[in-house]
Amino acid sequence: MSGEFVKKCPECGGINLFYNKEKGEVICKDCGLVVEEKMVDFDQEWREFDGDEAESRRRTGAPMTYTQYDQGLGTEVGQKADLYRLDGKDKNKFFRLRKWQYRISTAIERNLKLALAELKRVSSYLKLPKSVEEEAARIYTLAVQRGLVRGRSMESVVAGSLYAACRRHDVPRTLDELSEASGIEKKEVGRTYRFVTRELGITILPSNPADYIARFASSLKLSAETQSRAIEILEKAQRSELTSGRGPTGIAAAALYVSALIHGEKRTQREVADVAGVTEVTIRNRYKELLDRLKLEKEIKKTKKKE
DNA sequence: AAGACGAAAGTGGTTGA
DNA sequence: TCAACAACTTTCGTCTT
Repeated sequence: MSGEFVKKCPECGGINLFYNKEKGEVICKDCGLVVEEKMVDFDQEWREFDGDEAESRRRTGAPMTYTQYDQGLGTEVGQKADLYRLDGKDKNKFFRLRKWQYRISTAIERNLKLALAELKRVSSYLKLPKSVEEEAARIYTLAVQRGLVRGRSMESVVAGSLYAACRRHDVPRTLDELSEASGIEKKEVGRTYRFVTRELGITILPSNPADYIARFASSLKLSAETQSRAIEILEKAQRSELTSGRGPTGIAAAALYVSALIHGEKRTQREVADVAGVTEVTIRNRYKELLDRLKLEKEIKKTKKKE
């Protein structure tokens, strides 16, 4: 596909590399390091949100990127030729408009320039693929144009945009991770995320617990078998309607916890809870539900006897 | 002593009147 | 706009390994 892949993980030397096409990243299954993330972007989608402004800001032609603060385009009110067609009164109006336009656009550009720098910082901290970064930049740009940043800190809107972009691309990061990377309070990230997506009419499907498994498993250093077993458990749980309405991270964590028990790779509830960003109590609740419905007790006992 | 378990009270968000 | 509600968290005491 795109050039040669790295064969060994530079971090731990493991050869257990996993290429995830949709997410555009290569992950080391042993240590969880994202080895390669600058891959070709697949299925990038371009939706039009700004129906009102579609005329004035038609964006066709050369490829554009939203990670550059003015997208290489500027807006100016009028041109010199227009001036001569106006009488005195209209001329004043014209100058006022132009002055405003100038102020507004430079303000927006200044803001964008700063914000996108911040966005890149957070994004690289979280090792997010380029496609997500682009998406986040696009969302942020729209948010600024709609004046959604007013009354909110720039950083929190950046974090919210990034979170939304992650969700849309099924490359989930928890609110906690976003919070840690951006230095914004978790609540605030969630709030602006909801606000921005609502105002921009972006719909986001509830995230799938299975998307979290790989990342959680690798930071817990669990084997591939445990991982795939966890996913099996998840599927069963979904069929028995244990998943709806519950937080996906809690479910993923519990599935992983059970799976680790079955495979004799026991982790404490606290360890699992920490990487999943939920509490032990939540794990316990999910865990109990899983046991009740999915008759897994005997499998756990089986591995216990072996020891 | 550490981990697992569960009860009780608190938090922030959603829903429906 | 407000109250009821569900999911999740915090805290804490007890039991198990």
